[in-house]
Amino acid sequence: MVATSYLESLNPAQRSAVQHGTEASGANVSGPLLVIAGAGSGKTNTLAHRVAHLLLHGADPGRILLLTFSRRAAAEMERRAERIVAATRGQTSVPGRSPISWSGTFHALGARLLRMYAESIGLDPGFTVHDREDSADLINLVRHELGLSEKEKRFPLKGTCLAIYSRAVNAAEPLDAVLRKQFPWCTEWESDLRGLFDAYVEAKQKQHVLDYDDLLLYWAELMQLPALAREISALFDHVLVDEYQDTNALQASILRGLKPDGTGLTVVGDDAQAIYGFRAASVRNILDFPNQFQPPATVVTLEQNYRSTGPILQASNAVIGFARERFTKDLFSDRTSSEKPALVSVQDDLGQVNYIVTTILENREGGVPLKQQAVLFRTASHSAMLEIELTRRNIPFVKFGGLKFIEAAHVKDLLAVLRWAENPSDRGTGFRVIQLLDGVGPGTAGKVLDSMAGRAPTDALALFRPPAKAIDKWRDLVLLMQQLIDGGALWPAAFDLARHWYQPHLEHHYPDAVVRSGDLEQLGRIAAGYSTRARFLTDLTLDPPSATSDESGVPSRDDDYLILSTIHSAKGQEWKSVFVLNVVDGCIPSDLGAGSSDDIEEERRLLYVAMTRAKDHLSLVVPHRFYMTQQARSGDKHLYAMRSRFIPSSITEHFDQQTWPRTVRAEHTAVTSSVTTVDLGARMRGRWRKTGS
DNA sequence: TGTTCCGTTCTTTTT
DNA sequence: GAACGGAACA
Repeated sequence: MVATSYLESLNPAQRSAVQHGTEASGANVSGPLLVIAGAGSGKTNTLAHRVAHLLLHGADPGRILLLTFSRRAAAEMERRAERIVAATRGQTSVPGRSPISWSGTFHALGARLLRMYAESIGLDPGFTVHDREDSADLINLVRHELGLSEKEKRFPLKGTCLAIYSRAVNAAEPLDAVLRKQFPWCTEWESDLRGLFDAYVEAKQKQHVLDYDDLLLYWAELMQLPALAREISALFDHVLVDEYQDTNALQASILRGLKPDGTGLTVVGDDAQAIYGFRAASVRNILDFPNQFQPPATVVTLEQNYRSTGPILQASNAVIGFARERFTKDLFSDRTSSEKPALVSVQDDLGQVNYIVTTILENREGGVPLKQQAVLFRTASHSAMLEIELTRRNIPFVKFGGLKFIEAAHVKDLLAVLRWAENPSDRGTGFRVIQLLDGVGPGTAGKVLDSMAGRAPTDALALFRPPAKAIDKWRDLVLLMQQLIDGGALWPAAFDLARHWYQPHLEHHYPDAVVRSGDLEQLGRIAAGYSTRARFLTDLTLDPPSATSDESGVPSRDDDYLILSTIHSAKGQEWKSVFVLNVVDGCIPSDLGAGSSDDIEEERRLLYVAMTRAKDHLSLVVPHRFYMTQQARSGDKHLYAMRSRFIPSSITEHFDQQTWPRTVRAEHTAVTSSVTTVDLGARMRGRWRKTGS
């Protein structure tokens, strides 16, 4: 008999999601289940309870597949499920290692399955994984080889080529349709693109390299082979998928392959929070899920929000209420409050920064630690000015989203050495490594790589005669590669060898080598946590540390620090107090994303996601002018901005409209440019405010 | 062959 | 401002 006390903390809808398929028989077989979980409705908690519930009813933890959006989400889910299981069984200590071994992102688990089954499908099990940038570089190489870069009319750049390829793969759509819908300005290149992609695929295969898309594509193809599909499906009794609204057609086809009749399949998501359309995620996945099966999947909807106060929720509902298509639910909350979310008008982007810093410090004085406060924005660069001010005022912060640590050039350099040693047939990484040497450019690098064909890699390197200028450095490189490839240098000692070799190149290439060294130290600490080079490299590409590299004063864990995050990276999180930057047209919606009406709808959901992160306090900041410094041609100028179209006057009643500062500050942006407009009124008022605050 | 400099184009969100 | 491609120079 299983104790079920843990069910008592759940509301009826949550409970039915948790118990689905286990009530009658207690057997671990259940039909497909879709949980529509509104923002803050206890989604993670419910999923964790369901996992715990299955385990307590005898499910084998080794046969549960838990697909989440990030490594972090997977870890959190496991931790919670284990705690519930342990508490129910009356154990006081939780076992250190999770017994749920199959949990993580589609991409990470795809990589693992593909290594297991590599040989059955003619794949080298030692394949390495290319990140976005590597993939773009490889496609660029192919692009040059095919002579596409010399066309009279400019051929799409590498990033665009990869985006088109990726879209076609992930959306499982033919190239011409993708071009027509998403990249209309590239339609004229269709046949050239076809040739490019064909050669790109061939290059990847020759070099034993998979890109992100391949991890899904090969997995999906694997599920099309009846014998292997049966074998893989039989590994799992239960498949649970979180954030299902942000999966794409390819991922849906993987699930269909795993559980064709939906038995043991649970998906959880919220169509109102679908924000990954740019990655070919489709809201259709979640909408079409129930009727994929016969009989249709059970649908449970969680509508009670436990996170936000009533006024915050009402304002959020008003924003999403304008969505073109609305399917599901109206969220409600029992959390009463008299405080409406603030809609704060500030004069310009400088005023925005001052407002935020001032309010954050006031909140902290009022007892809300920095860690319970977050500043969210559409685009990583929107926080630049704020970061400068925070640094100046010694307010610690950590930023999520935007350029990652792992993407910094020096980190990529060092990783390239290790990855080249791991997979010497990967021309892209070799190309990068060789050109680090002074006096060696693309021409020489190409020759080196050509000389490696059909030979043991280190032999070929030793035989190669480099240009005179590079002889010494070349010898060092050969020595290093011999140690890394043939010498059996142990991990993580091999990391230090590579690090040591790289040091002079670091100093030669970057004037700020000292600062960059710090990043490499950090990389070394991460490396030390892994048992093999291969695992280190794969994990780093698939689950890179999500905070940005700029951690000048890396706050230690127990320090208090403010969170800065792109809205995308804020998914699934919550804070007591949330600020949203630049709630103006052009930022939200981004004028880049404002192409089609689908794009606009996604931008609307983005604002909704940002707003629903707040528990107690929410401020949307609307700066009315931007000071543009980048306009090389006409000199600096101001741009005027309008409040985001997602907050029309008809719903401003849900907000407390404020202007800030209430008494204007004295200091004013210097009038340097002829196009600057001077707000005399502000200056008059500003005389009465003390400076430097 | 490698390096540097200049004009042109694009500029988001992430596994 | 970065990334790209072409052109001029070492």
